[in-house]
Amino acid sequence: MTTRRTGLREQKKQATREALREAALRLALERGLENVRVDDIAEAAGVSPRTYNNYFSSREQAIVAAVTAEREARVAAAVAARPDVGLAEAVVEAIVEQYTDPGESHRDALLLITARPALREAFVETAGAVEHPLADVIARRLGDTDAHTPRVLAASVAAAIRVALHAWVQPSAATSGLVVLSGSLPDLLRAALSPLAPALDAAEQRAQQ
Amino acid sequence: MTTRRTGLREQKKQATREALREAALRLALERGLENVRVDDIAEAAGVSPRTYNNYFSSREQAIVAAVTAEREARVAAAVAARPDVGLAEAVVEAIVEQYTDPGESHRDALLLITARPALREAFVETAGAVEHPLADVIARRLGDTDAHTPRVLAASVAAAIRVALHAWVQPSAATSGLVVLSGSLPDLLRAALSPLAPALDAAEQRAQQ
DNA sequence: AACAAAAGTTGCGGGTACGCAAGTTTGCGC
DNA sequence: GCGCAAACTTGCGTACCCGCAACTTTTGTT
Repeated sequence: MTTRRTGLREQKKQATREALREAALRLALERGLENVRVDDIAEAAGVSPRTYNNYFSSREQAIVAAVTAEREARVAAAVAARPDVGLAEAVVEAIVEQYTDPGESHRDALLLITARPALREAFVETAGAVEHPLADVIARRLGDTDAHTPRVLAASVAAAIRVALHAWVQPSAATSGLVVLSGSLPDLLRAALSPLAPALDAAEQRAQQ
Repeated sequence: MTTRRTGLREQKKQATREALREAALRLALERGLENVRVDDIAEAAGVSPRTYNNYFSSREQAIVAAVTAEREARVAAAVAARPDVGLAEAVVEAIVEQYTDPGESHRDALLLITARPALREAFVETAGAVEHPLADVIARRLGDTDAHTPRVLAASVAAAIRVALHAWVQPSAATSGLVVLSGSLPDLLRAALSPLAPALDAAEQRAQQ
């Protein structure tokens, strides 16, 4: 059901995408970012360099995708799994849940990302990927009152996540020169999302009338 | 005071930037987008190709900048000019005012932009430029209660503008090749911004206590 | 089983983007 | 005025990105 296009073809595509992600991250961790050519990643994944660009439109995308893969869909699912609380709470909790690193699996990857400005930017921009899935799930909750509202709310939530991630990966002047992941990401996310709560709840109120 | 760095140097930089914008737009209108090289724009503006990329990081940026130049600062000023109405109303009216094309000066430019996907995307992305000026002016209205709130609200407003622009430049169902600008941009902007009004006003309420 | 259409991969070619280091211009204190 | 430091420009070299057209693989139909 969730796999709309079933079949061997889609399977291979996902496998290739994952192979590229993994190869990109592994090579970047092993050699450092500037010692990894797109050609290297493609070769390690067993495809041509041209094919690499059919999957990722920049070198950084593949690396950050290894960390953020599938997160977007999980956020939407986590919102859908909270039908009994208000929209604002459902969204906030779903996001906090999914953006909180469950394990240490990617800790070194995150250190690499935070150390490199180009990767930081790409990482922060991944917040935009939640927009479409989130808009869909919000639209389902609100009903078909207005086509624009879910998109605007989802885009705003994505923007708030971007602000939080930006603050998180920023080597904060306050703490020190050392790149410590500043503050708790859950707290940053809650703080960034809280100004949007009135908008989310107001939309829900209007929809339920 | 607004011209932080005064002097001949800054003057020349702005002149170069404007020359590049104008050259890019003029050439694109004269020859069509794909018959304009970055080298051509640089030559027409009297600088080296390398210098072009010191000012704009993509070919499309220069062209859309000719239409959107300075808009961001004007939006912030227009918000500041409305201290007597609620924050939501001030923001919405300021944006509608500044995004409503005052003249026909750029009508043909907008037709070019809407016709080309790459330019459409670059144009829609210019909405992000209002974020920082808008965050500043919102922060001034709210006081220094919370550093995150103004940024989140500004980012959300920028996201809403992006949604509205996206809907505006989208070639409507009538696909005779001719792109009719679908709907009224002011109406689209009001519709996209209205879901954020509760968030803006709630932030202001909290700040005034 | 065979075939045609749809989808994906690949090499090629040309344009774009940017780090770097050398050269030039501007700002500013003396 | 003088000269130095900072800022800007430029050429070069390298890598990236993507349209295109030819080729291969998968899918669905008869």
